[in-house]
Amino acid sequence: MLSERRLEVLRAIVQDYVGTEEPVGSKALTERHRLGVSPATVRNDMAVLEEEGYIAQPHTSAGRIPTDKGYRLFVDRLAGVKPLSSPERRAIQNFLECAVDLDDVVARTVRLLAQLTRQVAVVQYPSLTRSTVRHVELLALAPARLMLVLITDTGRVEQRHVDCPAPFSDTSLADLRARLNSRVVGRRFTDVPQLVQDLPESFDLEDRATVSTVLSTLLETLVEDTEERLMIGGTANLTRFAHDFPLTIRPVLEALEEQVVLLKLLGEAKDSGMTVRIGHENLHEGLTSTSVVAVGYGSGDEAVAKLGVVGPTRMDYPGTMGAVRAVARYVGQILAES
Amino acid sequence: MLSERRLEVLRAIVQDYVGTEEPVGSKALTERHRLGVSPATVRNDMAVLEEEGYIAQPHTSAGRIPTDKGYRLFVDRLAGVKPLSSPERRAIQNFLECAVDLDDVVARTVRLLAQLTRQVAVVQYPSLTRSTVRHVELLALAPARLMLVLITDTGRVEQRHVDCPAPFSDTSLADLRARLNSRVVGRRFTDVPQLVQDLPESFDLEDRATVSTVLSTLLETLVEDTEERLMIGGTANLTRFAHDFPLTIRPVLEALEEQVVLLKLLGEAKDSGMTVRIGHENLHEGLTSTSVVAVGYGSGDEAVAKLGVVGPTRMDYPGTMGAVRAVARYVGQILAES
DNA sequence: GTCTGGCACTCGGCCTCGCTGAGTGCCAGT
DNA sequence: ACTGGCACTCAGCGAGGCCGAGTGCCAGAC
Repeated sequence: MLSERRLEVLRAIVQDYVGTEEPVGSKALTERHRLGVSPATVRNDMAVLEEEGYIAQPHTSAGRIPTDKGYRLFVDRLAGVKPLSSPERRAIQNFLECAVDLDDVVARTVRLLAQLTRQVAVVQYPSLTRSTVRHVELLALAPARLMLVLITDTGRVEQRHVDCPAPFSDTSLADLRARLNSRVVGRRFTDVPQLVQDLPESFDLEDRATVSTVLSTLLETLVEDTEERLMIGGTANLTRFAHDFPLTIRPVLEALEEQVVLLKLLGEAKDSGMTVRIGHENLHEGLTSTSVVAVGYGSGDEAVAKLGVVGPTRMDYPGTMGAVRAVARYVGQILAES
Repeated sequence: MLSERRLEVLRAIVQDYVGTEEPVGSKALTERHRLGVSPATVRNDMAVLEEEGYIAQPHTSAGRIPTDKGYRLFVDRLAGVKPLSSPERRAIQNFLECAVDLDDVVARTVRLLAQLTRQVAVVQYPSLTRSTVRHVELLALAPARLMLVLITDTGRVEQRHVDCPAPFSDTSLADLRARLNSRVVGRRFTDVPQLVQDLPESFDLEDRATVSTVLSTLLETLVEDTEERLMIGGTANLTRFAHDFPLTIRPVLEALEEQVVLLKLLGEAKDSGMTVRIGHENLHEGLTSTSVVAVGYGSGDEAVAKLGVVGPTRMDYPGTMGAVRAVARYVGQILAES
């Protein structure tokens, strides 16, 4: 077990390193923090911390930097979440309130997060599977070709083309639209398959095949993993650390371009509460020198999707966590209003 | 006027520099190209080319590199457009055909362009002002709150909330929806204002205010410049040149994050035919060391939007132009089919 | 005139060397 | 258990020197 003072030393190292971006030595530590002991004592403590794997030396005769394990301890036991100032809060709210539609909300959220944290922001669109149906629209593009439009309570719109096995009259179309909506509007997407299961049977024989086709397209839309969308921004912030991980910026950018990777990353985050994954805790190898701070957001108490930031392991955890949490809260509010 | 051989020398310099990423000297040139003259002669030609501003020396005692003006001449008079191989064409087609909706088409196009050109790809969504209306949907969210959904022939979907001055009955809503659609479906967006101008008058007095509100929201949607959307990808490719412009990658990434900047960039491109803007020809200062290759694409003969790539001035212009042109063509096809 | 071979000159890149200073580990003393 | 002192290590930096690619110019050849 580490003594109180040693934890204090670790905290000081993390804070200084995050601030200065340079390995921190025993002398500098005692000067900048009121630890009440001499550099020699701090050196002994550092030796212990290094022994335990919380800090490391980049080279002999250099100061110490925290390891992933060190950051982990810092986040878990030493750091709080730094709340935002009220002007900041107000700015967030104002900025998000101007959004005209869901795309705009997400785009603004990304910008906001990127600016506040000065890191790369990732925002997932509300998940279909956790939303409810607001409306299903069917449009005839051609006699045997339909367009299916799906609108959720969170404002997401999905569209698919449907090639019908047989032409479909306008009245049948109106009929299907009406019956479909009456069954599914206001219901959760996960319940839709059950709700529409017996719908084809209630139609004339000639239309039944088409109705089935439409329904299966609808169900596919809900199942596909393409339905999970996200937006990223603030990649320019990566260059702030370029001189630190010059070789590493490449794989990071590459990982960020892979939606699949990011979705998995967010997926790994807990559904409620904030998740922080530090360095090698991230499975994807391009991201082993980054940390991810993610949190769910939603219009109600339940999360409909997640958002977060990706930055270097050497990040201001309390500040970042504060910003992420605040933004998630406000986005939830905005979604609830719309 | 430059002699034929001097142009040939310029072409050789551009090609070698693009290939090797290093300043090219007279000796290397004669070895790698059958110019039929000695290095000394090439040196004289180079001196002239430098005099005229087509090439420059990074330092005394280094080889020459093309200037923006040199690339310009190369693109205008010396380079053709390199067509893609047929396997490449087939791959493009297959990849784009799998797209399920417009977002997917755009996303796939971005990936494709980025991969083919190994550069940053930018794809604009079909412009509303150049599309026609496929359908307008009105949904009641609450008695005095509507949702307006706009669907274009190119598959774009825009949505807006409308707060009505007075509650609006379901029958009035259905009425408005029907009349609105009968007037605007199939028409160009630019004509919509005229087409709906007198619509409020034909409604009962009590509904007139609401109808006006809906219409003005509709018109606003068409006017706002937020309606121009785009998607970018392949930013990781920037790092390939990091060692060339290490300081410059930052402003480039920043510029790419500004949708406004990119839209302006694409907007500057000619409506028909390919546009190449080289280095300082780009007005935005973050992009003065990059070149932009852009072209319009559309479902018919008319362009509905633009797409292109952003890369270092030292890029493979013939190859890039070929890829951009081919992708634009196939995207146009896909859009026409859907 | 135009091209070529030869020659002197320049200068960025790279390698080496030695210094400096921050930082460490250890030990003896309080 | 903490502190001051001391010897040691080593990354970073600047100075100095070499090398070679590349140039410009000139006199001679076609």
